[in-house]
Amino acid sequence: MTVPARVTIHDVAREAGVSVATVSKVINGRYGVSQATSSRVQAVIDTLGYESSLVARSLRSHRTNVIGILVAEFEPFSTEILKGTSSAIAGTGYELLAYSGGGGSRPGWEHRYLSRLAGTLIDGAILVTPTVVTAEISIPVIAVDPHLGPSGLPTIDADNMTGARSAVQHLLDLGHRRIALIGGRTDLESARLREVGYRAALQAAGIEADPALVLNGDYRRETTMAPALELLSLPDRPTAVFAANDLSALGVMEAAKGLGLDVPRDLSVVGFDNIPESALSNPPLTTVSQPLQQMGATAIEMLVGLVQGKPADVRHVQMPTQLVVRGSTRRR
Amino acid sequence: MTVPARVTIHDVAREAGVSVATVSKVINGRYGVSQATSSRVQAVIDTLGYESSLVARSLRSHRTNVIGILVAEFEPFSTEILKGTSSAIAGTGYELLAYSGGGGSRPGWEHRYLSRLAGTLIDGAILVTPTVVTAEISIPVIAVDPHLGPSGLPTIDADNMTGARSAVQHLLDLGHRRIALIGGRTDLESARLREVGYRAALQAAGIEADPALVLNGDYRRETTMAPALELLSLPDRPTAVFAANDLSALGVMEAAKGLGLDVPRDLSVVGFDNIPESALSNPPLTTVSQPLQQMGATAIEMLVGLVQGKPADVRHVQMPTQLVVRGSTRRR
DNA sequence: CCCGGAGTCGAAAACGATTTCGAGATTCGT
DNA sequence: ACGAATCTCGAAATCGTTTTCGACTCCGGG
Repeated sequence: MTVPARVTIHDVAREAGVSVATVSKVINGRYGVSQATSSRVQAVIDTLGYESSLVARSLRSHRTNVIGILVAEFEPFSTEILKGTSSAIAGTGYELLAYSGGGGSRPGWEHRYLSRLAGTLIDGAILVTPTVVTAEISIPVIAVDPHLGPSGLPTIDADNMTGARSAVQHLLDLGHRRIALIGGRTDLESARLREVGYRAALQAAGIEADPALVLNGDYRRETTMAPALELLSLPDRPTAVFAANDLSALGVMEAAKGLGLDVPRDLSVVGFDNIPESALSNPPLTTVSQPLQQMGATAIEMLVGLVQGKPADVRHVQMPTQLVVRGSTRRR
Repeated sequence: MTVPARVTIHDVAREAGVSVATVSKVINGRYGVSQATSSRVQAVIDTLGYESSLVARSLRSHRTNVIGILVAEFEPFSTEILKGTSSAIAGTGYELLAYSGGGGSRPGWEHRYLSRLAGTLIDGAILVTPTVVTAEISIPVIAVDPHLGPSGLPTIDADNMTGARSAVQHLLDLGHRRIALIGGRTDLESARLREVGYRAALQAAGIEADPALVLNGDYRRETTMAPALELLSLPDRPTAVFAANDLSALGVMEAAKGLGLDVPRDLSVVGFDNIPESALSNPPLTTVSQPLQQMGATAIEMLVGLVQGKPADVRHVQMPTQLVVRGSTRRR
């Protein structure tokens, strides 16, 4: 398999009988090249099928018109964000490069990757990954659904507290009193806030949260199964479960099914995120909707602004959440 | 917001009192630098937090240990492939960069992007996008679920023909005779083969395909709704539908629900792909499973081999498909 | 004492583009 | 017709790395 040599700007220059500088100007529409030569060069570019190397250009000009998005894993949540960014990027003149650390990445890969790309390959980055980025980065970075604690980065998230509260309130309104919580990743701000919302709703209703009903989770479906089975096998099992995200809610439903429990007759389940899968489950999942795609789109807008040097008008965008009542909850 | 300058190899060299050449050797573990200087340089690297620029390295050495994956859009199908690649890449020493053309991209973006990256940023590429790549590319490229017609690229796909045939056979076994087809994107090889399988199954059963029951689709959910509504409003409507992929099958189910038809009582539906959503639909979708993640993983394996110069032992990998019977089909 | 090999290191040339700036060529005003 | 302003173009520097190759030091053997 012969590897045809890459056609460079030099090839074009030689073929067109001009200097590389001139070719560069033609490509970038710079002033100072006559109409005649311009079209001649353009013709050579077309016939040779020349495309300028992103890498070489980037190295020299430090502007690539590419923005990067780092996700921990390709699960439904980040995929929705991805979709939002992917469609919002159109028409901005920027392109999108996604990087996933994959499952078994060493911690800190985000930061390492950011360092290697920042200023040379990407003009800005969006982090959809639970990480703490401590050191200084030379390009604008925006975090979506950020890590716990101050990161110093502009962030975008949903109103997790209010959302969680409304979810639990919904269960209370349906007459439930023993409401369990399947928590999220403890290192994420969103998980903390959803637990706060859970407790706030209970407290407002004058109910004391039963520690036996509060479990830790990690936002994943598989790992939720075991604790959920345990929870639902309790002698005095809860009549409703608020899961910190849809994936764990689906895990709870699966566990319930495994125990012969009917949702929603024997158990009401509420999730969080409103990923596409939640509308399709059986029964369809009652959940709290976050405008995920819109969050991705907003991230792009903010980032493009920052990259273009506009001052950040806001450092934190919080999107509204909304309870979506479907079939997994019922009056007790 | 001050932008701290990127720390380059020169900074490290100056700080350590050596030349940039020496620093480079230390980083890449080249022979010819004493233990003493090596550790001194390493110390400086650590304190300065230096990370070598992927771009500059790539420009010079033409080897980046990064492979690219191009997807047309982030929908469930490509996301599953993505997951497979993302986990298979771990431990290979390579990293993964995903690029999406986004919704409104001009045709041909894949090829343009490939040209811009090939040989400078990525060592190889995986195409999960319905495109015809005609021109020569200087790096190994593998196509997953490829475009119709000879592309000359090594490809990976599933046994679409057999899969489709078994899906329709399943419907026949259940006593269905009027079986409709919602086709896939007409420019995809997989869509063509699934239609071939559909016709083969009917023919083997001695049934003539009714042209009124064969519709074109494009593998998307929203755009399937309208033709599906029309199809199901036919005076002599089909008792079963084979949709060329799960997304369109879900669209059919939605259309049926809109018309007050019960699946599977009034209509049996079979899909293709076995995306995660299909197991969660209501009723859960009977479908033909492709090992999507495994296809992604295989693509990585093959590509890594090619990138490392091993001769391609096979130019076409075909994965088996399997019928997954769930709740959306029933005896007539 | 001299010479050659081994072991370290650095100067400089790439890689493929962009950008600055000066040199010719052309046009223009008077 | 002549100097000045304007156009058009190319030589060369530059971005941050890798890699080649020559220079230098330090040994031990003859």
